[in-house]
Amino acid sequence: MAIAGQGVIMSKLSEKFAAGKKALAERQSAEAKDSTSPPSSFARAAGPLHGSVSTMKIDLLKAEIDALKAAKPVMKIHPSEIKASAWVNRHQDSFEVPEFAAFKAEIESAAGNIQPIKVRPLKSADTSGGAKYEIVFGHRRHRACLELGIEVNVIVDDIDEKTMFVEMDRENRERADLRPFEQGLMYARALDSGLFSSLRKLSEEIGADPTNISKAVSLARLPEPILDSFESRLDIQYRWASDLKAALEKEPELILARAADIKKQRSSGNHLSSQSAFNLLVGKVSSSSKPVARKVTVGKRVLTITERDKMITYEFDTLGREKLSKIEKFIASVMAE
DNA sequence: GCATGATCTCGATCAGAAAC
DNA sequence: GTTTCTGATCGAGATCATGC
Repeated sequence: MAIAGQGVIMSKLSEKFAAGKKALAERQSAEAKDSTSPPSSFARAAGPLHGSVSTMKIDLLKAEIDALKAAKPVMKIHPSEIKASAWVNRHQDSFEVPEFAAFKAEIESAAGNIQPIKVRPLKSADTSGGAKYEIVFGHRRHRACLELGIEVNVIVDDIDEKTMFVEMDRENRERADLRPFEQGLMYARALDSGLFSSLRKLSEEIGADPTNISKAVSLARLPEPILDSFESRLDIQYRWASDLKAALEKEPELILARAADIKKQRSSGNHLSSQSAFNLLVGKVSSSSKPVARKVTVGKRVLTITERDKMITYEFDTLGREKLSKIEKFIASVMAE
């Protein structure tokens, strides 16, 4: 393990501080020598506050140095010594997209991650797997270094669970590349584990809108067969949450049967986008094609069958609960074939 | 520049629990 | 039984990004 970075930065800041101090002293000396020369633009603007502004600038530089003294050092650690956080939000699909391959290549060409990841030391009880640290944020950078077999630049900070979660979330949202499903998974875990007593408390702590958290959690809590019906879980969008949830509450068996059918279509080589899967699940029809409808008349009863894209809708004019139940069972048995 | 879609924000509303 | 509080969700409009 090697410590790098801080020494270099400290020395550069000290140089900056010394240079700034020297430049100000030279300017003050020159202006004092030549009282006839016009004051510098800085002095003109500062007016009577000239002297105190100079002091302020030195104070700012001092503060900058103090902040750096307080900052945690950057260290190089082998990625095998670091394990993913319990709140890890990255879905496996995130590491299989071209963007991650490009990201990995970038790290490889730079011989390491320029921006350090943040980790916290593991308690002795958690180190059974050989890991000594847990990631606070920077799962993708860690994963890239792990796959490349190179050391990863880290900042170690011994913070508590809640602080870790808040920092991880803030970093993710600032980066804005986390998908709704991943976000929801992270929030759902935090709520389920009791890290936050309620959705509202969670939203207050991380400074996010409860509506969005609610939508994200709804997505993450969809049943596995529904999640499996999408091409990738990362494609699932916030605005689908309410429709999927409502459909599941209204007709759970039908939606699950549709999910099973979508999975079957995929396994037989039929390509279906995640948007199409969503439309099929909730029974939405695309406006891209015209519906084809036909009517079947039996006595006084009329059945209307409408086909649009890959969606078929059956509409009965009048039907009792008992007969409807029979039809549902029949359709389910046909779909299960 | 415009249209469209995705996401965010805000206020309103509903449901359940606790207090009176 | 009612009132109040808290938590969760809904829906409309605003904002931003992207593609044509």
